[in-house]
Amino acid sequence: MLQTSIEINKAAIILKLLGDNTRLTMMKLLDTQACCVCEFVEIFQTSQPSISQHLRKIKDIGLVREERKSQWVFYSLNKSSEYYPFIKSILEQLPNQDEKLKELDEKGSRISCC
Amino acid sequence: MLQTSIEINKAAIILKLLGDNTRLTMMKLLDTQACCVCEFVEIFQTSQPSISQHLRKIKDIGLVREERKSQWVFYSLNKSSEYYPFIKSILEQLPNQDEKLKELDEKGSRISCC
DNA sequence: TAAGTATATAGTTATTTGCTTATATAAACA
DNA sequence: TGTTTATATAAGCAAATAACTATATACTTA
Repeated sequence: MLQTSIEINKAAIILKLLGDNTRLTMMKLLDTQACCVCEFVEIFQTSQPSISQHLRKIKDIGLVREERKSQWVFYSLNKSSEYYPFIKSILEQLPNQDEKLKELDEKGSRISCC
Repeated sequence: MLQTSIEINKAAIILKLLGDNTRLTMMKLLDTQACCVCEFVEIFQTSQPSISQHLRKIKDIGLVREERKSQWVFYSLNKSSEYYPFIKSILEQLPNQDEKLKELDEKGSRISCC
């Protein structure tokens, strides 16, 4: 079967974006479910602007999309992106990160915002 | 079939290394055949130290290995690396870069060193 | 052994990156 | 409308990156 290939310099740009622990973990989490900014802030124990900046980078090249739901902004994988198959094939090989969300559930932090 | 997964922070390190146009193209070329430093210098039209430094980075985490053949050092993909399946699955999705080597052949530059 | 060729390493520098703090914007609600 | 909550943006800074030049090392060959 013919595999669609991605231009090599585009691939490099995407791999560089994925080549960051925070962004890669975000993408893996989003592969399972949409998340809002405040959840990421909890999970990564970092500042809210830092999270927003990471999200902006992956949004700018279309890997994720945002959807505002009242005061919260939810991010999800953009499955219509031309790069989605490429991304997906990488994420598939990573271990599930959902225990990070479970911890939030247990702490009650998740319910607080989402 | 159970897919072996790669630790997420290790994956991030590898993706960052691949997230550079020069290194990614190198890896794709090496996926086809071993290359020596001087070929890369020709192909990328950059300085020899720059090429050596890129090669060192991907060698340091074991993605490639080097083999000296008289005065030349040939690099090849390290198929024994624990990360090789991950790498391979990414490289498979990239367009073949061998025309870059063909150009060298045509210019005669390839024969000059290898 | 001296000279030439191929590669590696060291040191320097400009650019990029990711974080921080401060501030702006948007929505919810009293 | 004023306050609170969630998020985005701007500005500043330290660390990482990738290039360069100069130099060291390794091998070949005259």
